[in-house]
Amino acid sequence: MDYDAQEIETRWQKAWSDSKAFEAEVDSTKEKFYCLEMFPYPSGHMHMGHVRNYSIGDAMARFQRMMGRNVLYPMGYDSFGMPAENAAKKEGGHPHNVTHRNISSIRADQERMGYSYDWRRFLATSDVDYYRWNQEMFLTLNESGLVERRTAPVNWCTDCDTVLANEQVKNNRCWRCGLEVVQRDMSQWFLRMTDYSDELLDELENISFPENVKAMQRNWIGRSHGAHIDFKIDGSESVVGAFTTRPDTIFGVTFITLSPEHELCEELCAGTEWEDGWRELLDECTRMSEFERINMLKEKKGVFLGRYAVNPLSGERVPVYAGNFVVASYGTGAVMAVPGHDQRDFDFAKRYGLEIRRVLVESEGDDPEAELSVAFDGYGPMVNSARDGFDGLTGDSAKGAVISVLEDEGTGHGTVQYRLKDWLLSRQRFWGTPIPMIHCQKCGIVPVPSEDLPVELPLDVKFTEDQKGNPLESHDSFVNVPCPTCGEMSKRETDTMDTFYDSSWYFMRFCDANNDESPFNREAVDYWMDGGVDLYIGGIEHAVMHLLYARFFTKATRDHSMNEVGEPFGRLVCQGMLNAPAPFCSDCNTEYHIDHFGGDCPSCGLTLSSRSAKMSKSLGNTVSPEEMIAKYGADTVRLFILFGANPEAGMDWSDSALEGNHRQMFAIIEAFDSAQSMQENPSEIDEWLRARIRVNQDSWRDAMANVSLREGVMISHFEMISDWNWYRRRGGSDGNTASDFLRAWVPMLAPATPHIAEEFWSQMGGDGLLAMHVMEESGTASEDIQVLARERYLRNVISSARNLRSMAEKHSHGGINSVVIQTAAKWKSDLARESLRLDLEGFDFKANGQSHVQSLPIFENETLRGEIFQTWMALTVGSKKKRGRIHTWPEGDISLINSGLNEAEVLSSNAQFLADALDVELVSVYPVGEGEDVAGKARVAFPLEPGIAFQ
RNA sequence: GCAGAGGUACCCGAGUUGGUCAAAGGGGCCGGACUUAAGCUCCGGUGCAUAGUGCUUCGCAGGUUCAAAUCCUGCCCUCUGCACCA
Repeated sequence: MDYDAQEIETRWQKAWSDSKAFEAEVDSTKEKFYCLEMFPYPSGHMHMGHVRNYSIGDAMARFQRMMGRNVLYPMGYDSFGMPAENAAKKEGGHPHNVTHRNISSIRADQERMGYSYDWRRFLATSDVDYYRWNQEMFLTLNESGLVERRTAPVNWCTDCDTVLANEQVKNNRCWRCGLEVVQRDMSQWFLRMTDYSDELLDELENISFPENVKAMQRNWIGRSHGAHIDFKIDGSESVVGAFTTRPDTIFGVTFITLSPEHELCEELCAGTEWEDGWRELLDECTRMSEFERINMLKEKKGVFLGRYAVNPLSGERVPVYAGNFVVASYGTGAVMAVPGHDQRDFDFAKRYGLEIRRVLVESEGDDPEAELSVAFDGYGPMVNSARDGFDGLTGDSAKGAVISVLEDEGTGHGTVQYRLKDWLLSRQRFWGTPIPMIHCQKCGIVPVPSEDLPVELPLDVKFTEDQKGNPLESHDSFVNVPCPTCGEMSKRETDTMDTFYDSSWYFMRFCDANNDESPFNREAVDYWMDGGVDLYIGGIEHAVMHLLYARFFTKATRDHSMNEVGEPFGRLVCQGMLNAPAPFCSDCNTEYHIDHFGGDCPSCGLTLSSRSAKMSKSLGNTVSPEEMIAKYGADTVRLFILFGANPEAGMDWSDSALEGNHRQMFAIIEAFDSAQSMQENPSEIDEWLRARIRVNQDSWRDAMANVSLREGVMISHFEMISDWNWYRRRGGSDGNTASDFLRAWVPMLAPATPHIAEEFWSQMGGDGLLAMHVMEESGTASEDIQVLARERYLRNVISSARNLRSMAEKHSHGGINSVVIQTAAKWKSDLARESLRLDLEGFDFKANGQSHVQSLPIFENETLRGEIFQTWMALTVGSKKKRGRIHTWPEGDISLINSGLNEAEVLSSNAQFLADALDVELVSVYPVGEGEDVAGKARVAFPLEPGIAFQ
């Protein structure tokens, strides 16, 4: 068969589409499988990362269809967002047009790869028939009390001209453009995600996310249990509330530290000699970006504020400081400082000569007065407590005791603190879902009534390069609207929603994508989303953002009775990175653009070596999918991607490996052609091949079901072929067997290389389209084990003979032309069977083995005694490094021995094959004793390990 | 510093309920068959030793065991995330 990948692939893609092969409907009689890839942003062309993502998903979707599942496998685009807006500015167009141009382009790329999406469910979030539901759901959230408008310090990115959510700021930089963000006070829309903090955290225990993703979410939510403790300011009505996770150290408090921004600072020191010092510190802190501040913080600085606070439990007066290491936004912005048991406080106290007091010892009986050279921040019994009843208490009971006294006396309480903040939803940008709210002078902020939705983005907006801000603000007919309540002319909200909002529920919209009456029908969502999306595949970069928002959203809609399920994603697979070689300087530990290959390091001049690095535009080490498809075809690219590494593992791009996989395609075709051309000609090896088919298919199903795609592909695209080749080498050429082989094998090819598989299926006259075919159970035959073991026995003999042959060559003078194989004497096989039988009965070989063998009739033969004993030991006990054979023989070998396999017969009937394999003219086989003992090999002969001598 | 994942032969990468593990598979390399030749395809080899059960090897060092890539302890290194979060 000629292989024209381009022709074959496009032909079958059309056939699948024409026959609606991938269209899925709710069918409660069938088990469903919802396969989903993380929502792509349509950035023009598909890159290799996409190819990897979708090739994994498509293989799984196709596999599950063949397993008889009702598979939902949709595709759509997360098409709101800044790149389109910026592109529109550049070309003087509208983001709507840019977006749709990009969508057709990436969709064409995906279609060319042959992905089996149900395209009827296609959606783009920037289309009004999607985002109107964003608005509808916003009103719903508003009703549930989850929407809040408030003034808060927010992260502002000047380059993107908008605020950012906490999750979207990394190292004080914008996640999209990398520019440093600044703090601003602004009135903004928030979603009260913190209402779900506990559930978001606790449910992590029950979902099968990868550990690193769970860890990141746990970190992000950052729940800590502790106490809120009020410290009165001496000689004032003011109170400093401090959060601590270590109430058990309360008696060790020797000062209080406020963040310089804390509102009490000014009040405490205003007009005193201490005011200047505080202002200086405050200036220094606000001048620095948060990022700098963290870096500078190796140096702890603080100023005394001139006042004292009172420890509510001991009544002790302690000085109040402002310190640069206290974060204003966490807890209350005030810390009770316990230098004896917190390293930061310890360092601070050392620097400013403050008291360091020990109130915990490491273990019972330690000296309570022992000097501390570093803070002891572990748990241990309380000592030196200023009040009775606390000394000796440890850990949780110590904390509990302190908290209960605080609560009794009204000076504090147990509390929980989260790092998670509410989701800042509004963006000051055009290309997003308009927030359906109206600002009325009289009525305040009024939601747009549901019947007035959608609030549409105007299409008559001109975008230009030098434009600043949000063009909605100056769009007259958009902004100026009557108030829905009083009818007065009012201003429409011009902020749009964060695009993460769009992707927080799209997986539910896919279940019912064309619904024009509601976001989705509950029945459809409950069917497809039962247990969550069955397989969700995407990158680790969304571990905190998208995956947290979507979880929150699903819980919120659940609580609004829109769906049953509370966790959107069942199994989550984060695909590994795609790497490619880049020039690398080991001295500078830096990678450079591929233009530097073969040159010297631009900064130190050393010769550059090469190292694999994440594919990126900046390094230029990307590979274009289009080019690869044009050169090798989609099937080869898919095969390479899936076989190169398991989905979660990182993977290195390699041109030679890709070529290797392309060659494998030819090997596959060659195997198919040879199988197609066979006539009826049964032989013994047929049953071996059938057994191999069953075994391979079993492990293939297991591997695939478990998303171990590399392992699955290894079986389907490599092992099946090796077996087929072995079959042919062993003289197999039966048309019926070949046709059974193809019926089993060709479907296995479909998940990774669907086009060639479909082509085979049609050539072999398979029923209908392979894409819609459901595989039968492969079943196993009870005699498979023995059939396979017998063949393996032959292969083992060949392989040990080969090893010996090279050595034999060195010892022989006239060259080698024959081999003598002596199989084990009958008494050895008898002994083997005897030992296996005893083992089954639980016989204690160590205690009774020796006496047992001595009691056997065969033992009376004195000349054999030594060998009998050796054989017995080899069978039952083994040596120091090797256990007895009865413990190491695989099931199949045991069954061969028990069945009384006639080894000599098996080998002689394959004498010609052995002669060819060992490259000799003559093979003679006989059991020990029935012929000459050549080279003394009789003694070596063991059951299943005959003695072999070359001549 | 905290947390998560890792370190396997030239490279990638399986294997971690201890024994069937000198360790699958692929790439690369070497050799052979086919071929006018290249390509494709097929076969074999790829730690050392050796007419067979031997030696050394799975980050380093110890330990448990009749037996360790696999279990335990300590250490080193790499990647990822979080970070003076009280």
